[in-house]
Amino acid sequence: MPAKTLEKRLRPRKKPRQTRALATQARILDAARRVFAKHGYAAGTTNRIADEAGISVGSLYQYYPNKDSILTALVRDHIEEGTRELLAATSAAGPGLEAVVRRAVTALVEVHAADRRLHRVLFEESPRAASLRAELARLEESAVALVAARLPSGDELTARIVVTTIESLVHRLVASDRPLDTGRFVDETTRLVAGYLASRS
Amino acid sequence: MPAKTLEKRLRPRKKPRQTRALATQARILDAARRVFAKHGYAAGTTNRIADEAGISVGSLYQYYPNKDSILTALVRDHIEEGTRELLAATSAAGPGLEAVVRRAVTALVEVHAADRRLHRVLFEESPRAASLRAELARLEESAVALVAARLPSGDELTARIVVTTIESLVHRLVASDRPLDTGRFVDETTRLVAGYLASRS
Amino acid sequence: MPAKTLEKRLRPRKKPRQTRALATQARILDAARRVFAKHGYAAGTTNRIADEAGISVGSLYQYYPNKDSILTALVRDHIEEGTRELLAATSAAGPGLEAVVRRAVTALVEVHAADRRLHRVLFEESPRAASLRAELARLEESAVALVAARLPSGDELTARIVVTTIESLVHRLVASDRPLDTGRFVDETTRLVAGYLASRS
Amino acid sequence: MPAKTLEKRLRPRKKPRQTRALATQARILDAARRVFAKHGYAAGTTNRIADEAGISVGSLYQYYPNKDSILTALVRDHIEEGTRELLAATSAAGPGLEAVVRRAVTALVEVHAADRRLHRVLFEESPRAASLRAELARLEESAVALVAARLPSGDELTARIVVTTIESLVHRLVASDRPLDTGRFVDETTRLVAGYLASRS
DNA sequence: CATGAATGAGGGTTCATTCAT
DNA sequence: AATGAATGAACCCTCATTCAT
Repeated sequence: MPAKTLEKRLRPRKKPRQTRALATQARILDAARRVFAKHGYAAGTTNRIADEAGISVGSLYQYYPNKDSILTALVRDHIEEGTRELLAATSAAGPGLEAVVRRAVTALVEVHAADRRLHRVLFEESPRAASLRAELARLEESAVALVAARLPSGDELTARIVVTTIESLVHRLVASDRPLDTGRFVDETTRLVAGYLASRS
Repeated sequence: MPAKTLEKRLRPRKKPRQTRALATQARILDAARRVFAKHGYAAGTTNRIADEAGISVGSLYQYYPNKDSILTALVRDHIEEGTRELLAATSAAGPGLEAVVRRAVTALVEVHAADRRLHRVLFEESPRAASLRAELARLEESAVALVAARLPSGDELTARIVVTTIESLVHRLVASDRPLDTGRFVDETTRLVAGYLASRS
Repeated sequence: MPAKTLEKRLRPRKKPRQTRALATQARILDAARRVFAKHGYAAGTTNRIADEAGISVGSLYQYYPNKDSILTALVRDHIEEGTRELLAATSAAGPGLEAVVRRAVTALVEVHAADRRLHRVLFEESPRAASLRAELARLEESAVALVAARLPSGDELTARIVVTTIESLVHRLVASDRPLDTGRFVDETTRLVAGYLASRS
Repeated sequence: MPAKTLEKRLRPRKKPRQTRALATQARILDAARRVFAKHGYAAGTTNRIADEAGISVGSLYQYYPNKDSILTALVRDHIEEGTRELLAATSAAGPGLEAVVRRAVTALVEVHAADRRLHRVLFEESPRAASLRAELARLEESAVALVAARLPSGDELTARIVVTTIESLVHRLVASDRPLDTGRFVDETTRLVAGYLASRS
């Protein structure tokens, strides 16, 4: 199976021309979110998703060539939203290092808090295609670069630690069944990271 | 699953007293480790495990009532090993806070580095039974208590942050496809945690 | 899909060790014969075949990795039988050219008459794998060589014409919905071929 | 298919009187030829045919009530062309028997050589409706009658043998993956048939 | 106790056909 | 008339689990 094929297999099938079709595509994704969140990846069958979307399986397959492509679309959406929020939060001017960290953590927490169970399915429970993993890796790299640019030392390794730490903790918060209180979580994470950064400059 | 209780379903079928049976059980677990690591959870079929163990499926089901019970046994083993190593590392007396943290992190990293792919399957890829999640939660609680006992303030929340952080980062290190350098990872994690702890006392 | 894979895909799955398994394998093939003959290839579903064999689909797939492999096994059986009968018929010593031709045609007709509908499915209605086509081509070549060896001229082309003609007519006879009378068919085919051969020597 | 009669199902839906409609019908048939030749019957989906024809599926079904009716139309076209060519070839006055046979064979070969793959699909790969088979049988009968009328003996059986032989060989030539050389094929077939006919008069 | 053949519900996916726009 | 989105029965196949030997 050449790379091109894989690409094809993960991309939505058609650019709909009628507005109805567009709505259907959105409904499928919404339904998939709910179904995956409720049943997990394996038990989140395409038939169930179609049911939940109020359409037939056939229609589902008009828009997504297979089950994995639905998952991929969901992950892409999540990434896009995360990036958007993160940029908004950090670009909002503000002098102090700590303030920036706090805003970043808060933004990420909010994005992830939206649906914890879904997040778990997307990032932990499902077999991830290589192309998708690459995409995620790319995203992380740009985050590292962004942070490094803001550091006096410009040290990439320090930046990577920070990014990884925040990401880890946020994901852990989300993954946890009995989550810590969110406000406290933001406080402590901020202290953790800001302290570390201060010690490195 | 109507009649059988969950308890029953997750516990090995019989407590074998004969050594041969015990050896078989161990071989099954070893085989499962290899198969899951190689094929993932979904494709790690019970037939494959039996094959790998050099026994028949029927025999496999003599020792484990279902697939999940094998997974559970694997997780239990992992937990036990982790606890053991952690205790050994931290009880090895030593005055400095930082030294203790470093030893703890190192121990955890070693336990997890053993087989990343398997770890991923156990903790991310497979549907975890509720009872198992509870067990893991209990473990975390005792870790928190242990740490809190060592803190001057005795603050449980601080302890929880520390435990969560270390756990998160270690799991993240393992999960990552392009992992950070281990030595550096330990250094930075230690600095992060030790710094945080110092600021809290 | 490399060649090895294809090979794998067309070969029966396991050499059964218990006699029961052997019987099952035979029953599957018998059932497939009946089902294909009755419903054609497309409508001859694996579930139907399993039903007809009195087993479950799962069992069917223990012995044949996919639908096509069943078809291939059927074709192989047919080829083997044909070759056997043909050799028996022609090796039965006899001086006259015509007698040999007659016996060959008769043998082939008998082999094919067994089940016309099935023959159609095997050779006309179903997508034939490349490996199987090659096998058939090989068989034809050896038939051509055999005939050529018996010709005074030894002309390969004449031999090929003869083989093709007989094969064509027999298949046509079988394929026909309103078949010619078999005895007459043998007579005329013999005259046709024998005459042609006589004119070529 | 309860209510609709078979007749209805196989006849084009409407006799279009407008030229545009007629052109559309022709385009559908052309597209079907290409698609079937390329993908075979099963994979030659109606959607693909519509695409290839540059129209929508809906429109396709305006002209042909179902997939089979397209196939039938294709076969009818093929038959008509064959009959036309055959008549032209044999009516072209000429005294010798052999010359007539040769022209007939040549004509048939040419008709069939046009598109071997398509021919295979039409006559071997697709489930043929009963009505179509009847039509083909009728055609053969008239061919037999035609030949018989030219025979001194007028023997119908001889005529049938001739027709069957030529038809068989031509179809065989077409079906073959490694076809004989066409010129040689015509020569030998002519000799075969002419010799046979000569021996019968 | 061991074996491995048998089971069958259920999954992802296709495609001829219909119907709202 | 044309469009193309929607339908859903049916297909091939997998795999956890059972049970006769």
